[in-house]
Amino acid sequence: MITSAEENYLKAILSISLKEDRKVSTNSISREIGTSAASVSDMLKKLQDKKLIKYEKYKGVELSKKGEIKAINILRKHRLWETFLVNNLGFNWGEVHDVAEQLEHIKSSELIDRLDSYLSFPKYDPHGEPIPNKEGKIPSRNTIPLNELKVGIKGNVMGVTLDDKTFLNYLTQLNISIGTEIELIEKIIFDKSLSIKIEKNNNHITNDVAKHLLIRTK
Amino acid sequence: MITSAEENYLKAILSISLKEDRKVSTNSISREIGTSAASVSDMLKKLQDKKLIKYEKYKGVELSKKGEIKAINILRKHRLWETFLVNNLGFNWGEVHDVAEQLEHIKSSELIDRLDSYLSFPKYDPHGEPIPNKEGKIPSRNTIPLNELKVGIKGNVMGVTLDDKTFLNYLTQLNISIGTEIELIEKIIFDKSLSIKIEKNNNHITNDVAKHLLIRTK
DNA sequence: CAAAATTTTTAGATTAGTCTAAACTTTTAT
DNA sequence: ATAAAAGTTTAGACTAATCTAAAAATTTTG
Repeated sequence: MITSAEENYLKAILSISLKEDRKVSTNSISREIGTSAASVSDMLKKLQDKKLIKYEKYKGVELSKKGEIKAINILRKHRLWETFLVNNLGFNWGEVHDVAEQLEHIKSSELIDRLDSYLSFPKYDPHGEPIPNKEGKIPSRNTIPLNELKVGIKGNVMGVTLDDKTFLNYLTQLNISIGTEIELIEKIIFDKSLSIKIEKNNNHITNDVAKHLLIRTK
Repeated sequence: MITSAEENYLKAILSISLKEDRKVSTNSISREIGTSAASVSDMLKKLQDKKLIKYEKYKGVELSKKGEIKAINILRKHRLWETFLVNNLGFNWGEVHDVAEQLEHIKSSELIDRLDSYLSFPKYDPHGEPIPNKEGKIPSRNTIPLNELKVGIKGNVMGVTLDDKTFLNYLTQLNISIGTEIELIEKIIFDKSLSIKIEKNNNHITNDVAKHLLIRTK
């Protein structure tokens, strides 16, 4: 049996691997989860004993096939629950993360498959993130981060890659949600910030914000 | 912060108090939860330190006001989740207990109130058990156990007082569910078993089954 | 009412997950 | 290319929840 703590480590490793292309470091996991590097080291040993990761001391870690299946399943649960919380219970998109973090550890594959069906097999969660299907396949999105868009080009927000309350509230304040059309007006070289146009209003955002906005152009 | 284990003890104490009228014993808790009496003793000390129970060594235990509020809230969560699982996700009534046991520990009062509203503030769960409202008030039922019904009298099943898979499956087999009309034909003195009539069919059940069926007469 | 039976508590261990501090590797930079 | 910095692991300790075995208290019974 796998514990919630172990699940959190697998999820963290998956989520870091999806962002970076090298082996996952102890420190990055410790940052992601908010535990000490020492605790991460301990846990990595345990996960390796259970054959959930491939790990060599001081060399970083990657998920084994078995670990990847588990991790994707947790992601699936997290995103299905977030979808339920927003679409059915009326939470707004910045409020659901903490509750979904708890719900994702509920053990019952029947539950999650029935939930999936109840929600009509959604492909994307309320943040636009793809929801892995029952077989673990993750739908692709065909998007680029806003900061990689070319000047003068328009596109629509398909998703965000940061599930943080203050970030999402800021987006709401900027009038940005899933589907919003954004045009990139200017890139400031000095600080990489961007001038953008949203529904005829000009605005200015930092690179930190832009890189978490996924855009699909026409 | 209260842990899931602590919540389980509070729930067990509440559930035993509702059945019996004396102080709750260590052994009865150990039976209810399935841990050793030694573990119960340890936990009682901890719950007392947190002022959740009134406990005197060797004398049994009862919930404090604070503990009762917590316990009733867990019951509320459990029964609301069971309602959701059956009414919305299509589980049958014998399948939901284990999943609800996990869901009841999710921490978020907003979640449970929104769920309550989503389900249209149900008064009874799929087993006919009353669901405490947000203020902790438990609706009354006006029912008696089938084994206390008078011979020759008819009534309707309003609920069951045992959330056990094999029991519920047996009821399904007998064609008994919430609402079913039952007439008591004969009480066998020897073994307290009962002859009953369900929708024109005669049947025979033991006292052990009858005492967990709550009946409302007209 | 005292001995036996039952119930409850204490003592001492164990496991999972965490921490800090210290030791050890690897990487970076002069 | 080696010393400093950064990153990682080990050692040792702590908490929560559990266990078994033994001791203590209470209740039952002859």
